[in-house]
Amino acid sequence: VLQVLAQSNYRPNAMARAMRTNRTGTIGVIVARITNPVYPELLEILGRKLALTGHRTVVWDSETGGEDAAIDAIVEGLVDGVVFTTATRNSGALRRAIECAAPVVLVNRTVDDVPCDQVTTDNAGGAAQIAAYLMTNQRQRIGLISGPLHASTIRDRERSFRDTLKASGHKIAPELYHQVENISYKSGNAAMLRLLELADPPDAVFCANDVLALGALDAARRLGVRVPEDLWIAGYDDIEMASWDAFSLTTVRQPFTDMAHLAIDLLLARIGNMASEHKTYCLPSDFVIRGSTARTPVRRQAR
Amino acid sequence: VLQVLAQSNYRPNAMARAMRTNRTGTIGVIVARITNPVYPELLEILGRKLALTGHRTVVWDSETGGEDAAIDAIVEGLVDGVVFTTATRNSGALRRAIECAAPVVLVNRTVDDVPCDQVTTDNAGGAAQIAAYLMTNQRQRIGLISGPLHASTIRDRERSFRDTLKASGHKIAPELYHQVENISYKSGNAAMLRLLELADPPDAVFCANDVLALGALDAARRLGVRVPEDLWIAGYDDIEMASWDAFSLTTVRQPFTDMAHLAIDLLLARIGNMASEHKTYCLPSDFVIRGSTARTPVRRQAR
DNA sequence: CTGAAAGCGCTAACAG
DNA sequence: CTGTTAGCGCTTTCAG
Repeated sequence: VLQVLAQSNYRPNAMARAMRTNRTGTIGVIVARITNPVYPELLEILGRKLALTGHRTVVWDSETGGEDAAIDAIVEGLVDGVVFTTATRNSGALRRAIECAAPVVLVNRTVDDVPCDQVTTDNAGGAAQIAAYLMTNQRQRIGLISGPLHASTIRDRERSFRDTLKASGHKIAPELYHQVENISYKSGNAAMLRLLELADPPDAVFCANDVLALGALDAARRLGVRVPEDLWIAGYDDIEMASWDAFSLTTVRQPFTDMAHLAIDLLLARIGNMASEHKTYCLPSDFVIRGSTARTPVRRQAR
Repeated sequence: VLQVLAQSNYRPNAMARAMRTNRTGTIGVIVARITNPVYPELLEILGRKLALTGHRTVVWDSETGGEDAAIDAIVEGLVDGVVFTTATRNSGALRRAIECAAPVVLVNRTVDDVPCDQVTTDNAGGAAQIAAYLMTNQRQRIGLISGPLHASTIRDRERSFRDTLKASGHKIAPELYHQVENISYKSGNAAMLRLLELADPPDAVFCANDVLALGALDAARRLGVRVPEDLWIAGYDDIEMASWDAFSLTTVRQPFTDMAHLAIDLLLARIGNMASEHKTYCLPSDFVIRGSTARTPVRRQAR
């Protein structure tokens, strides 16, 4: 009997097993692929970690209704848990997931008062460091290219950046503030083109994330504005391209690997034990100075 | 009874249904995420198309054993079919999939003599067009940065590029040929740095794909070699970054949307009818001239 | 045309 | 410790 079994390349049917055990071995991940290279990077690390722990990864795109599909999948018992990387306060799907007591973890973006595990980084601290760095180096007209405030990351960075400037008596002139609707190279590019058309253009611009900053850098390049001689540009995230010579972008590095690993650990623990307390983790980030700002030493901010 | 059913937010268990119907509504996609921005782009289009046709997408990374995991999933009945974007001749998983009569489609890379549907583009034609363009414009020392030849895309481009040069009495000097092991910005960068260190450096380099070309462009930038005045660079794929001002890369556009849609249509048809004949489709591609080569009009090659 | 029953392939519990 | 059986939640079939 065993011989025949070994010969015929038999494999147990995973569906039937899943039905008995109420465990599919599949984890869902919700990303927003188009907007931001952060998501492919994060997805890759999450996927690798999940593969390593013996899980399959199913992916949904939050910009094409993926959140609802993910929750359907959880309710229908197709996935054991879901990782949100793009959660927002007004996400109905997230609310439903919590109601259903589905194992859920939020990583990157967080949402206040939602009872689930959350992993983020010190966005406020990073933005404060950039603000302090620009002021220390005598930047006079500081601009800000921000994005949709339903994203906690963008919101925290903008708020902290403004607060830190204000605390030292600086402020952002209204005409030096742009809030783009969609985070993309294109919108960063368009926003910077408008800033540089001003009679009195900025001498430093903080972009709420790297992909905006790359677009902004290319806008300066197109108009012949020299970076960093005439204009400093800083971003946030430290995506791979930020370190490329074409950009050499000053930015704040988010520890994506640590974030992803922690998130998966939390989710798997949650699946094992739904009762345990919910916690929000805030990981530290690193300020990275490159050629898009003058290579001046930074005074590390005590926080 | 119906009232209670409507009130309680009941959802049928998908596992049980899947078990009865032998249809999970899930399709697997195998990509190689780290190496090349082509894969996130392709994955996004595939995922969107699958979502539109009511399917879930599970993702595997071929560089971390994803091919085997995908075939396991198919044998265990967890997915209805699999899309390979990174198939190679020596892939045991692909062979096993064919043995098991699993619904499989190959897109981007193809493999000869494997009985399954395949979707590719005219890589030979695109590379020939670039070769002709470089020769027409009096490039004298033409270099080539190529990659692993187990990828049909790279192999076809290299072969056709060489053949087209040879047909006009040109050839690639041995010192102007580099074959990188892994396709990445970094390896393109390193290869170009070595080419530019030569006593007699190239005046044009064709990179077997865009991400290599971006690295190559940055190598020229770092060494102060002017593009296109001193050096022409061309890539292949037309990934999003190729059109950014920072690069403005001359390249050949692959119709990723058409490729992905066709691949999914073929796979779903295959799942419906395993018996139908296998076919290989070759879609046309577009030559795109940008600032990394002089903006000279091209004579369209008749093929 | 409606309602009960059989069974998909597996695992967990239980009896021998 | 091994072998048998019940049943997971659905769909399909068959009888009423």
